[in-house]
Amino acid sequence: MKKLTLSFYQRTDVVQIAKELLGKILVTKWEGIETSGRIVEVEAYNGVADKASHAAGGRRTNRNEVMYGEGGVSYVYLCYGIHHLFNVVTNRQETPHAILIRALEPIKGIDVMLERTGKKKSDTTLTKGPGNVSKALGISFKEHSGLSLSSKELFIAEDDFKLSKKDMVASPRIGVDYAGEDARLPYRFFIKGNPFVSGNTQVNKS
DNA sequence: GAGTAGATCCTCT
DNA sequence: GAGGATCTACTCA
Repeated sequence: MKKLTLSFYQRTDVVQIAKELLGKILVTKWEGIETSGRIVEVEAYNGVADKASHAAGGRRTNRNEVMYGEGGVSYVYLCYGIHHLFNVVTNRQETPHAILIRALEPIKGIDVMLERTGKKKSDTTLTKGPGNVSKALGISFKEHSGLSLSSKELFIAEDDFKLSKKDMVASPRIGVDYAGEDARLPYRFFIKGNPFVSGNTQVNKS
């Protein structure tokens, strides 16, 4: 298993990076407790040009400041007062691209995730949806926003897993209806048939 | 099984 | 003072 380097995130094509993140492994290791999962669903947020992004039209606030920094940093923020959403910042300084991690397939530390989420047994809801991903991995917007993905506590790695093109599906993003026509952009990518993918857009029919 | 309302709190206007 | 890149439970069919 090999940790991705910062140059991976600092490329200019956020959509391309989003696609490549599918099948990679997201790892957190807070206080020596490791939890990890394979990324099965992501969404790209294309900076100032993207109305669905927090940086739409060049908006810049304390909250989204980290998006304007170097790629390879986490951007975590609180939504609806309850859910912590975990993003990866990409591109170089002053270009606020980000990729939202929407779903994982748990690999390590499943019992820890169960404890964090208050669940009794492992099922597909454990890491399905961005709110649950952060919860299961113990990510909170106050402590972990702006943390570098080259740190020992939080990083993304790759193993031998290869995703074939036909198992990758693009679709419009979820929950961004307010963004007008940008809401229809096919910036969401997920692994076909994976039970941890959120939403009802599964294409598996009997 | 599908649709809808409620939870809950930080950030920006 | 309003609203948000969501999730869950509960109602109704």
